[in-house]
Amino acid sequence: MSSVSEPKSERIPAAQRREQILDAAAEVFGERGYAGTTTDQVAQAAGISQPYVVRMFGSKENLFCELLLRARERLETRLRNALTRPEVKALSAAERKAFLGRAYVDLIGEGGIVLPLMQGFLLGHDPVIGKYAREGFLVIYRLLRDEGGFSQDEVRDFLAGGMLINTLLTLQMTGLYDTDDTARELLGCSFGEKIDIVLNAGSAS
Amino acid sequence: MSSVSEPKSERIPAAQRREQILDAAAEVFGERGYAGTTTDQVAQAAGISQPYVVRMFGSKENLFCELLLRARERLETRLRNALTRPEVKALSAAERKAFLGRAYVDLIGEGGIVLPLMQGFLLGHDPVIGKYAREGFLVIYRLLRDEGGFSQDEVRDFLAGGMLINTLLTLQMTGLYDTDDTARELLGCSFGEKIDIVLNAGSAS
DNA sequence: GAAGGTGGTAATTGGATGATTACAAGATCA
DNA sequence: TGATCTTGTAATCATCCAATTACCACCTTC
Repeated sequence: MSSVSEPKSERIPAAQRREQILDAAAEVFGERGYAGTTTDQVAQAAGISQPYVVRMFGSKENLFCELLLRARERLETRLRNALTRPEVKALSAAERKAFLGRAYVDLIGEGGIVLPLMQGFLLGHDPVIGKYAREGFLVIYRLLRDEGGFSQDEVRDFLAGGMLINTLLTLQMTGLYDTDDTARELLGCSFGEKIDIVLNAGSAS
Repeated sequence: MSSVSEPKSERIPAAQRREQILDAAAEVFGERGYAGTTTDQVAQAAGISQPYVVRMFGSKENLFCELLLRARERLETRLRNALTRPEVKALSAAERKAFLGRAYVDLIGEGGIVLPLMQGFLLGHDPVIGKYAREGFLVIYRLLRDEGGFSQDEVRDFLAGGMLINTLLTLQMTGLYDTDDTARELLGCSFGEKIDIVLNAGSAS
């Protein structure tokens, strides 16, 4: 019951296979990080052979960069879509922030976007990926500030909440929800009413 | 001008050498992450040979766990010290939060504590380190809630701000402060008046 | 002054891993 | 039908890396 299609290796158009690989890469990189993931793990998750992954993307580094790009674009369009809804524009800044937060958790529930981004944020030291990741972060910041009608501090607070959420996810704190009172309390006040989305996402994969 | 003592390999008591290795490990692991760091890089940063690092700590994994433990303890005592100062107890919750935030940035300036912790937070998938990291996170949460006199939401907001700061550091966003307007704005409103501490820390190492 | 404990390294090893090469099976089209 | 392009794999390579082994140099203490 993996979210990354069948393990059967049929003959499939390259463009489609490419998306499969990116989906698989999002899952594995998102969980284990860039350095902690092997191209073979990605290949197995995608149901194909390791050399095909490398040949399709040229290198592991390039695969990760394309993954980051795709994830950032999806986050971008999702935030932009949420901000341009007519009923949202009428809300106060605080209400818009809360609305965006719920949209963000929804996006997390779909998987494959937020965790790879977060893993990229830890690679500032890498000359290639670091540059990519910094640029992506700043793109999101500017999007919220300029198209969201938020002040600097409001954007900062929104991003801060997002980083806490990301951290709790990469920590896999959700796995303690049923057994640890403190974890349940922290998760509850971090994810709010949308807590079920992230709990189910953990058990589904 | 490294912060990790001389590269000369003299004969030094094991306990002292151990601290040197932990200091070096904090720097390298903090920058490159767990999987992205080799024991040889730690050894070179500490000015000794790779086998000595492994023999002193048994394994790379155990070295990282001890590093996490030390970092968490230092953060814990620092927060506790800040909270128990008599003039702090008289402040409002919002003022105490701001005060703690400044203490946190001061701690960052000293190096070797916050970045390794953050790297640990990305290792939730690891059966050994993940457990360590989750426990450490919850210890800090309870400390703030119970000894800091904060509500759940206040602790959440404080942690969120901390995670944003950590992310900006691991992204090495500070390197763009002089050349990128957006980065300068974001860093300015995230670190506040203490921005110089983190900018200097970046150029000193 | 040897005997043992402590602090250290050189050399090596076994496994993992990203990448390359060579090849094969199916599709497309003349 | 056969030439060629596309989709894919098996086998292999070169490198890296954590860990082990075997050793050396100092210090203490009897």
